[in-house]
Amino acid sequence: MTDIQTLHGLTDPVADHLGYLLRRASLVMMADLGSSLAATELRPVEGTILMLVGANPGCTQSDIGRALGIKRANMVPLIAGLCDKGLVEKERVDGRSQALLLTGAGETQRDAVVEVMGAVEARFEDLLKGRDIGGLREALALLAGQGIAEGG
Amino acid sequence: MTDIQTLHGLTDPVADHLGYLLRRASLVMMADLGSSLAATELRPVEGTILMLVGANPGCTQSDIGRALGIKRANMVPLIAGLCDKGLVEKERVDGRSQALLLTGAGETQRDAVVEVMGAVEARFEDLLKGRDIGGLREALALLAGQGIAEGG
DNA sequence: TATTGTTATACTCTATAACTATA
DNA sequence: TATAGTTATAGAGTATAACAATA
Repeated sequence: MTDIQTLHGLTDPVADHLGYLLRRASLVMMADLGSSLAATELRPVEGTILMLVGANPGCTQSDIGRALGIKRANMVPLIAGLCDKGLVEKERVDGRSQALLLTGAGETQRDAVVEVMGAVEARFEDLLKGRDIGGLREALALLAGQGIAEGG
Repeated sequence: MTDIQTLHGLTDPVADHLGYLLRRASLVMMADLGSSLAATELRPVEGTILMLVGANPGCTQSDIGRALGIKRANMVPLIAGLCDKGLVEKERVDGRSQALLLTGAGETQRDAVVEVMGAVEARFEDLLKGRDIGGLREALALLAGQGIAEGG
């Protein structure tokens, strides 16, 4: 449990900490997803928003923010960017709320994102072949559920 | 595998993605560590540096940067901050390199960090009681090893 | 009163480029 | 040539405060 390991030639007393391993593993997967999505010219958070809007047509940007742990104020430039690209449309439903919808181009891009994300997922799952991936997913969901994770 | 779940009332098509779960779990643990370290007035990265310097007296800040995936340029203010607090000392060994050492106060703070990190670790492991934590650690290490994770 | 969208702003983290001095 | 430390700077990401319009 307190094995001291070596990293880049240094004794690394945090190498076996769950928090540290989680952070490094997460950064690796995010970096991979980021470069895998390069062809779509979308960042991971934008791809995720396309998927969420596609699965929840008519939702508001505040809904998306709550689901992804992104503050209302920070959703503004994200949604504006997707609208500028012609992937998302706003439709007033309420004097204060706007329903979000994917445009045709948005659906096409969303499909591309789904494919890329699936491929990344498959590649990493392949790496874990023979292990209990379902158990891993459950453990991660348990950890993630412990807090109100912010930061999309 | 492609279960669609619900989050804050929205259908969430990414809820079961490994990358997404990793990111959320990592943010939860980092946020917990951040607030748990509040009493030390150190951020997680600073606590980690104290542990690394303590375990590798005489290492350089570039060594630390390589171990944690932090660029040389970004190590400068980090080490300067720890020196200003009187926790770390630099000692020229070479015209261009400086050996890093913990001061007495630095060792005290390092011990406090080790205690806090151990408590956070224990709390999250407790949450996973009955699960294969060794297997989880191995899986995370395998994922983390897939890339050169940057970003300390 | 609470919520939606918005603006403005500040702070952190990360990245690159360039410089110096040393090896 | 390559490395250590440094400076300056730009780009993300995230946080708060405040406001208008609306429910």
